[in-house]
Amino acid sequence: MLISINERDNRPIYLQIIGQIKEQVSNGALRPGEELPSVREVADSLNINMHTVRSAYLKLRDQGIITLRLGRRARIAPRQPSLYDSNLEEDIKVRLKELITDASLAGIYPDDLRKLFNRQLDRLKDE
Amino acid sequence: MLISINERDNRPIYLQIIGQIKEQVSNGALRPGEELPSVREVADSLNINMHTVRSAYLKLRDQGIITLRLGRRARIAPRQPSLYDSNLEEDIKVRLKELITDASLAGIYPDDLRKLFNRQLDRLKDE
DNA sequence: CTATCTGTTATAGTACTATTATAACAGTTA
DNA sequence: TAACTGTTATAATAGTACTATAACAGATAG
Repeated sequence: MLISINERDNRPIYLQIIGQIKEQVSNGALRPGEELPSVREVADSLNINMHTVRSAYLKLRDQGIITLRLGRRARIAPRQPSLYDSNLEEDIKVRLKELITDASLAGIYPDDLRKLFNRQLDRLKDE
Repeated sequence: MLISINERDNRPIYLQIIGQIKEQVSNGALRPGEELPSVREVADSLNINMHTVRSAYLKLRDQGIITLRLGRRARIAPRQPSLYDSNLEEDIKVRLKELITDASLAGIYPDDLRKLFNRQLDRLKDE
């Protein structure tokens, strides 16, 4: 199954969809040029509205992850030269800092957090 | 200055306030038992409404970071035995995974991300 | 005791976001 | 041509973020 939604996840549906597609692009499950299911297909399979899926696709297009063309299915965008975006890096830094703060206040030991981090990071290096 | 808000930060004001107070608790700038400025003081200094500050304080209380009592100023809560909360750890894991995915798609190299991570983490260990 | 500080509760209005619902329009493809 | 695609439009509902005002209740300094 390509996409699912989690009721217990309190993030909005369209963000869950975005996260799952990004994840699959990142780990190679979805490759550049590959077709995505149509907004209507995804909507029907998840019992949600077409426009909720569309808002996810629109954001993915704005982020350069997918391409949209009238009448054709959405496709994974060709691999960018990943142009440097200082705003994006700044955003990553802020999130990283906040994540570490929250983990610390949650009582997670730095070494344990480092293990979690390295485990996730190594998952990327495999391909 | 204890708290500030950043116009360019697109997160809601109350989340910015929460983030800054958590950060200061985490790095020791605010210690258990210490008084916070009153909601009216913060609101006036930032030119925002009292209730915006209050909603931040309420969330911080719900997270066990501060204590609130009628008529008295908010205080940093005594250091918890940081009881294990599997939901919190799960949340951290999800955010970590998503952060790494986004960094990867943004073209940030794993080794660079690891450096950022270690730099932030070491900042905690200092105290 | 009395001001004046605190948090607390209540009510209300505005703006925005997330989601749904319906419908029509415009390219693509079998 | 029929059945698929994305696109645009309109509208309604629910929830969140923020503001504004006002009053109430406990704490504290004079």
